[in-house]
Amino acid sequence: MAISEAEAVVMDVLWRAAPRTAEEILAEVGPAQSWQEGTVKSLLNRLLRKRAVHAERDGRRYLYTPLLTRRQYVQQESKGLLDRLFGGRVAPLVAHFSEQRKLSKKDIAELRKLLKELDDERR
Amino acid sequence: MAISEAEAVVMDVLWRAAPRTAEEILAEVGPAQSWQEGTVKSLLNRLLRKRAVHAERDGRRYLYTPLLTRRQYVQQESKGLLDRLFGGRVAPLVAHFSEQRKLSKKDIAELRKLLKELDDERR
DNA sequence: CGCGACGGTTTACACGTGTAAACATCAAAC
DNA sequence: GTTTGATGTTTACACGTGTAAACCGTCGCG
Repeated sequence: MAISEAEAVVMDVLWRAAPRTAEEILAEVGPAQSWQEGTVKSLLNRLLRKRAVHAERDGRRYLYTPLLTRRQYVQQESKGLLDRLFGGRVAPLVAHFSEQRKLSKKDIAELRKLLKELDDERR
Repeated sequence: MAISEAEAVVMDVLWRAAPRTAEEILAEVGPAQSWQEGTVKSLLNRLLRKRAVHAERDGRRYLYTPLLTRRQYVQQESKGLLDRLFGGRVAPLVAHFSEQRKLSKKDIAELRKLLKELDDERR
């Protein structure tokens, strides 16, 4: 089953560094989200049930490691949106942002670079 | 409040052509989704409550028109994903698809064209 | 040896969602 | 005018989600 948005916040912590204890996760994410301890614990349990993280015993506590990779998650999420809204094609999505003037100078520069690389690769 | 995925399917019908009656919507979307009549009616009601569509009486039935535009919806959805996954920037998203080899020839051609247009605009 | 703290597990609860059946209304047909 | 069929409105119900409190086992301390 897909992981929810709140669950993804926890995954994010683990993607930045793992393994981590529940306490560490709470420390990193609690303040920003104003989450209580119980919330993080629930989310971790749901992630365990969904096999998105693995827990390894370490004395009295567990060390949590992501099983689902960030890459996989990003892939699922963005493919979902792309298919639903842009017929699965990337260019229309970029066009949309372009029309909305949501392409920064930096974006444009990077896109140019990217296309150039693709060009180079091809030969 | 944000509209859900099933609700978006109904909106899609209205975005293709409006106004429409509930019956027409069902006819267009029912088979593909295997939705019953009641399902479409519920979704329409929720969309009304969310003020995403407007209903105008036409004799014994209603004609439904979208209030939320497709543009607005696409904007919300894609901005959400972009912010959550790519720090709000477009280039990393495209890079992601590029790495996953999810850029079609056509995508690349269109992106090139798009960038060229941006270039022309600027001068 | 009993107790408290610490960490994990279970239970809770309101709200949205997908999916639809039940119900109400009213015009048309008999 | 009563029945019926078409439409819309209300209610239903299971499941996921956000958010947490309650509960439980065990290790260390007094």
